[in-house]
Amino acid sequence: MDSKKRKRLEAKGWVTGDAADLFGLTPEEARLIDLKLALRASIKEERKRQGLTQEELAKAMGSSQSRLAKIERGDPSASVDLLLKALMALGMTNKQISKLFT
Amino acid sequence: MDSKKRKRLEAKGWVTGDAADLFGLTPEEARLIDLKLALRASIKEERKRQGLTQEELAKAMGSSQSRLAKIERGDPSASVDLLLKALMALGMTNKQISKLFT
DNA sequence: TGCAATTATGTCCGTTTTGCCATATTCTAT
DNA sequence: ATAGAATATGGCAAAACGGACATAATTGCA
Repeated sequence: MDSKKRKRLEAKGWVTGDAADLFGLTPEEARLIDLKLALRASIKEERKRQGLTQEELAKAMGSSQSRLAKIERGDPSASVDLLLKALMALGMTNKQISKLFT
Repeated sequence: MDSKKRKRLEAKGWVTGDAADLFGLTPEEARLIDLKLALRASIKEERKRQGLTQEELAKAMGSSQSRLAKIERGDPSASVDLLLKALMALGMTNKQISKLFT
């Protein structure tokens, strides 16, 4: 039921942009997308900062390299749950994570 | 692959308790559960504070009364994504939501 | 107490998510 | 330039998720 909207998003290439300028989204959906953008950016950033490979982090969070690559690349099929697992596996505290929301 | 753990959780009745004392969970999984507990508590609380019925909030967030009942009751089949949608539909700001993480 | 409104439970089933494998592409250092 | 490491992409089967419906249980109030 979201797939139509998702298709539109992919067509628009939201993976690399900001969600605020897209149409056809409820405010909640737009906010959720923005949030995901922030989370995945932090994942990539923090992983590199720690000098980890995708494979290492993937194992630490119980996922796979290819999945993590997709996350960092902005594949829309990535739940907030999964993004949070990644951040937690990176050792981020709840406090640090909460900052990504604001 | 998570289902075994989930079954264990349900058997343990984590819906009403705190996740910290459960076994068989990675720290990340435990943290995620605690987080969900906090989010759903806020949903219930804020909904009532606004004097909304489950049906009204459900409609506002594009879901159904039964699904929302499950969310508030702590049904494990509720993603963070959905919980966030509920909070957003309740008009909570990112700042307010972020506080629920700490 | 009885009735209406609200909330809870169970189930179904289409959709989405996800781990995983194979493979391609890009990056790094020599 | 080339090998080896790291990352990206495509696809698939299995699992998780979510809206919807029916119905039960609970709550609130006259």
